Amino acid sequence: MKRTEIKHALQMQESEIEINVKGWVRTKRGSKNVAFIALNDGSTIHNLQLVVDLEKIPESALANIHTGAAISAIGILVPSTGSGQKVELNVHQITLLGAASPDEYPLQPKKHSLEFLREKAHLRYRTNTFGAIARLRHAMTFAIHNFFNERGFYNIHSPIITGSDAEGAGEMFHVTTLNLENIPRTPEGKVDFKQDFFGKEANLTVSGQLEAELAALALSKVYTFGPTFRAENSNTSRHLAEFWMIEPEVAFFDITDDMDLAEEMLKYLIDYAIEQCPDDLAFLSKRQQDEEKNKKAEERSMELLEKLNFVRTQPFERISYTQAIDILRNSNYNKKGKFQYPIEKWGADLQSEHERYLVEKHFQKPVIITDYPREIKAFYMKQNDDGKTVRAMDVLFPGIGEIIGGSQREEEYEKLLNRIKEMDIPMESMWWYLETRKFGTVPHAGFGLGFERLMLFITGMGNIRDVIPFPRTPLNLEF
RNA sequence: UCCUCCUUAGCUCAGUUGGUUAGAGCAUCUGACUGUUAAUCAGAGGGUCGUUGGUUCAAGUCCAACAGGGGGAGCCA
Repeated sequence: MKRTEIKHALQMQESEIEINVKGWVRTKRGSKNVAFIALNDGSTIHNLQLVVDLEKIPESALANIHTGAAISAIGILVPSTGSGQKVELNVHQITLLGAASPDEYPLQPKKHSLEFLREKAHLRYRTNTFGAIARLRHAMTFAIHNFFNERGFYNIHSPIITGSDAEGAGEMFHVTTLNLENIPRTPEGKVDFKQDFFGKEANLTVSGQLEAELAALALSKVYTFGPTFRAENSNTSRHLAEFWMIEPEVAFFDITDDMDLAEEMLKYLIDYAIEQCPDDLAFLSKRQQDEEKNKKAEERSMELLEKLNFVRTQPFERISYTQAIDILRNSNYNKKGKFQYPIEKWGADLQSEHERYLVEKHFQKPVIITDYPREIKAFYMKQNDDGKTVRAMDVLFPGIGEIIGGSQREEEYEKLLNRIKEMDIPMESMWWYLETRKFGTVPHAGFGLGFERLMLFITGMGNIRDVIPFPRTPLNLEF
């Protein structure tokens, strides 16, 4: 008999029909005459209640059915006589597919800490929280492709392995087939990469941006959506060594077009989550509200759906770095010395506490900061005429901080070349990037959206290790 | 990498100024229960108190190192 997914079973209008469901047992409750099994198959956060009449099915058939076991059940779908659900399955045949020893199966029908579940990452998909996150992660992936496809963007597969070591976004992981026990050396004593697989030094990419720019300068509107790798020793709830990034790149776009695109995309994605995943969001909202009860009143954040709706409907505030510095310098926080790093002079990078003040206290909505000092930004950003700033833009979100970083790119060959020299970036590996500025260069812009940071915002989770199935962080590679 | 906190039963935690045999709730097992909703009720089993070393008549409790984890900072997405 063909399997019916629980998501569909729960939505069926006709009653009194025979169906076969398969899934994993969440709880089993028994009394003398009847046993109840809550079954979940991942198709939805909701369980189907199986009702087992112990006069028809011997209790011995249920003996090895415990929390975590996989079963198949055939029965008649009927309106429920209990109050917790609309329909339930009157089971007349039940088969154990895979047992889960109650002595060893670590997940119990109770609340577990996220820290505990990180150590059981191979099983945590089976919890309501991680099931909901997995479904939302899929929905957001799909929505991103949808968003760009609807607007005529082409998806570009930028390479994972790169020969460029100057993408300017952080420390890189080496890729090599050299024998690490016996590394070949040049006469000068350096590693002889000529003997390596590619005949030169290779790394995992930190960004698909440079390749996306090449594509944009031919196809006009492109985006990448792939894994990126950073070997930074970052130990925070907002950083991963392996994370997914969305990087649109558009020819003939200036910085304002770029900001418009970023804002439209983020709002589209929030819309999509609210429309397509109401049950999972409702669960995560309730989860978050339970967590909030343990916090002090002033640390509590907005309810998840309220927060999503709020961000969806508010225009993002757009200010320049210079305006941001003025606001911060004149803020009561600064005057009362509440900042750990007081605002002193123009030119310093904004600290997390400053970004949080602007987003969460001053404007109380997402903020886009533009035109940062050139000294604190990457080499490829378009230089403004003032000689001090570049056309960069960062989108800051409440509770997350920087969710998007982008810029209009420097399209003038001489200016880009000078900047590369100023910043001591090795030019040999960048010749192909520079050539795009020699042949038919045009103004263009793009940005990078951290997919897991988006997931933090959408799910209301607090730690980035919980919105990716198998997080890669320093000293952590168990799964 | 820096600062800070934590590590006691399968899980979440309590454990007094260092002092007999280390506790609770949930989970598990056994029994009871005519339909439960993370069922309920009764009983049982379950611990080298993260590891190593030190102080002390005496260490879960004090000190040190190491390991693992949380929160914050930097780097950024």
